[in-house]
Amino acid sequence: MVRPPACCGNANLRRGLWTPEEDAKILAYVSKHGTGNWTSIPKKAGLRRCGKSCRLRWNNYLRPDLNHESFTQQEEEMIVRLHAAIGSRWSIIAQQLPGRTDNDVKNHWNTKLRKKLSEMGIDPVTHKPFSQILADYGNINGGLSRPSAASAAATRSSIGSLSRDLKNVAHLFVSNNNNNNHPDQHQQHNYSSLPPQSSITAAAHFMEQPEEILPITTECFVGNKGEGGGEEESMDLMDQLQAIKLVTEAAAAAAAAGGETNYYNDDEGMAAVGGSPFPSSSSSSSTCSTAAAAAAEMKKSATTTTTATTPPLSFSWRDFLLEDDDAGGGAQFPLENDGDLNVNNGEFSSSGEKQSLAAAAGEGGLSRGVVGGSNSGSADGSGGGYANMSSFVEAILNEDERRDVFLDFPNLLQDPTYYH
DNA sequence: AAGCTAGACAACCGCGTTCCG
DNA sequence: TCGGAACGCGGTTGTCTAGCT
Repeated sequence: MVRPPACCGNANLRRGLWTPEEDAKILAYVSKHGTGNWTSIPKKAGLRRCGKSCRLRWNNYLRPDLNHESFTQQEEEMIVRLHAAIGSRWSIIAQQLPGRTDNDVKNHWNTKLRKKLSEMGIDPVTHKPFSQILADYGNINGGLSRPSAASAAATRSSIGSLSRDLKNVAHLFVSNNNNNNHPDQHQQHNYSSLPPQSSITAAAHFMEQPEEILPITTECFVGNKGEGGGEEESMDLMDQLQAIKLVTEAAAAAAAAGGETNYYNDDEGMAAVGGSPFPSSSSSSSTCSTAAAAAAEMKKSATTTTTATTPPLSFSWRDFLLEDDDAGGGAQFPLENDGDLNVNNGEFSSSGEKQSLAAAAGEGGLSRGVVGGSNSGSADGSGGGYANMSSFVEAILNEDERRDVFLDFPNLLQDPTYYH
């Protein structure tokens, strides 16, 4: 019998939403001692919370590098594409979105993106058009092709998802069920190209242009696994990891050749992202690029500039795969080595807006998401009350600690073992 | 104005993995 | 090598708020 963690089942421990006072305590403690043993932190910080709850609060909300702004279109596109490529690996997806947590991404997916895809006629599980799923299901039932266990499982999943989402677009299939074997169905679909969706407009759009709503599949990583048969198999985990590894190696080679990769591309939306990372002109099925091409494209995108609305943070597939959250004694911040630890589009970089931790805590400046605080974003529109947190960041990471982090990180990058 | 509902998101739960003695 | 503790992750639930009736 497994004994529950010490924090569980203790009636003396608080649960539920955090108060500003609790936030202040944990902030004060972490700013002084850093994150270490979360089990011991609540006791040392004077909190009646379990360590797990403290860690969650810190990681999901209090961390000063978090971006509490609304998701941008680029971020949404990235989430969709990465989800299409690797599924619900929220932590990995979140790593590609500076300032976002896995919880953020997951919530945003569940509340908005999944529905949006459904309204667009796309199954959010498989990222295939509903019509294609129905066709696949029909093929299976008709014995036209004997599905593998994997594809059968995928189909079951699709059907399950379909049953949930079909109501949004049920009227699509009355006349569209035979219109799914489009020869060019691997054409890259630009999700963002669709107009703001209501289910009706989405349905109309889909019916008019069914070929435009196309899956972004993992085949872009490893080739055309389901090519030819209209029977795209879902990749198992090992396939996905292998695919990611291939891209990683290629990206590392590109990085070694010079240049840092930035995954925001001004002209082409997201460029260097898994799934369908490339401009539509080169992303038909047959051109779902090789890892080498991916690396080349990443390198190309690295030369582009970022827009004013996108975080100026660099990206590489090494980060994607190798980043270690615990690097540097709990210093879990983007490694902007400008000495000011600027993050989130400069949100924390304004030295003129420095605000002491004590002030922030005492004045309820960290009230978003806690009892009594607003739950709808920042009061001043500058980042949920975190625009002045540079002093807090600096308090956590003094100069020496930051230097240590930066020195440590390359070692982490050289350890190509972190796959989750 | 009150009640209801849906959306958003914070927090919890359980399980698998990693770390460490 | 093993066992327990700690951590990380994904799924799920709970709570608050805004909008609608």
